[in-house]
Amino acid sequence: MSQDAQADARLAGSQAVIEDVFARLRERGGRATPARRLLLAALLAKPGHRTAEELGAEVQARAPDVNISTIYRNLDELERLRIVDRTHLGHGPATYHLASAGHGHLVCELCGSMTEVPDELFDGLAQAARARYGFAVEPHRFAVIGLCASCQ
Amino acid sequence: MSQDAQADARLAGSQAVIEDVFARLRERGGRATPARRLLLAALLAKPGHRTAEELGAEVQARAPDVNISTIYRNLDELERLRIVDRTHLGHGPATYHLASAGHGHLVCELCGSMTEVPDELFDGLAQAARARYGFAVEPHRFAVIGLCASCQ
DNA sequence: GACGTGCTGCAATGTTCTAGCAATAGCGCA
DNA sequence: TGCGCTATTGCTAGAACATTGCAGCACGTC
Repeated sequence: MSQDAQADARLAGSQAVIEDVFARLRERGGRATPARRLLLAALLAKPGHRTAEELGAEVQARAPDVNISTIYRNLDELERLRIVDRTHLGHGPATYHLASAGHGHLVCELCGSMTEVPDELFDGLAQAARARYGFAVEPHRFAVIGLCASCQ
Repeated sequence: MSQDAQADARLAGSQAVIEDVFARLRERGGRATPARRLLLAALLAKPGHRTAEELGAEVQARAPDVNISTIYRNLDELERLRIVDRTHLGHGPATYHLASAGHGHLVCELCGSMTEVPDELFDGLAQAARARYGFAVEPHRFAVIGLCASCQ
C-alpha cells in the first residue's frame, strides 16, 4: 500500500470512529459539534501523547476561534466516555491519547524522556495488587518514574 | 512503653536526625536555619504524605513568618539530598514524605483514596523494565492509578 | 421551522509553583 | 568576640496549567 493510500485509509477509518463517538455522545443526550469533530480528528490523525495545549493548537489551525476551555471541556467528556486516556507524566501538563492504544509509560526523572511499554510489563504488579488489595491497576493512566539507561 | 515515653523517644530520635541532616547540609556549604529545623521537625513529627501547603501550615504554626516559598525551596533542597521524596499522586499538588519509608502508592482514580504498599510489589515490574529497557524504576516516586476494591 | 437545552467563547479566577531582588543572618576565621 | 562573605529568607510578581460563570449560539427533536 502506498503512503497516500495508507493516509486515505486512516482518514476513512477516522471518519468512522468519529461517527461512532458521536453516536455514543447522542445516546447520552450529547451533541455533535464542529469543535468536537476537529478535536477527535486531531487525536486520530497521529498517535502519541499530546497536551491539551498542543491539541488546541491543532484544532485552532483549522478553526481559529475554538477556545482552549472548549478543548479542556471536551477532553474531560471524552475521558468520561473512555475514548481518551489522560496521563500525568511526572511534572508538567497532563497528556492525552486514544484509549485504544493500551500501554504504559516509563519516564526518566532526570532527562524527562518517555518510553512507551506494552501492558504485559505490568502483569506482575497488577496481579499482586489485585490479590493483596483488590486493586485494579490501569497501566495506561500513570507514569512509572525512574532513571533511563543513559542517565544512570 | 507508655505513649508519652514513645513520643519522647521519637522526639529525641528526631533531634538526632535533624542534626545529621544539618551535618550533610554543612558539608555542601549549606546552613542550619530555623526554617529548615522546623520543616524537618514537621516531616519527622508524623509519617505520611503531605503537600507543601500542609507542611507550610505546620511550620507557620510555630513560626508564622516563614514564607511558603521558603518551604518549596527547602523541600527542593531536601529532595536533592535524598532526604525526602516528592510524589505526584495523580491530580492535585505534589506530596512529600521522608525517603526512609520506602513504599509505593496505589491511588483510586474515582474516590482518590491512597494505599501505601511495600516495594516488593514492584519487583516484577522493576526487573522487567531493567531487563528490557535498562530502566531503573523508583517505586516511591510515582502513584499507581486504578480502581480500589470498593469503587470497582 | 420553532423550541429547549447542550455547547461555546470569553474573561475572570483558582491553584500550584518559580523567579528576582534586597535585606538578613549563619558560620568560618582572626 | 567581632567581622565579612555569601547562603538563605521574605516579599512580590508572575508563569504554567486548569477551571468556572455566564450570556448567546446552534444542534437535534418534535
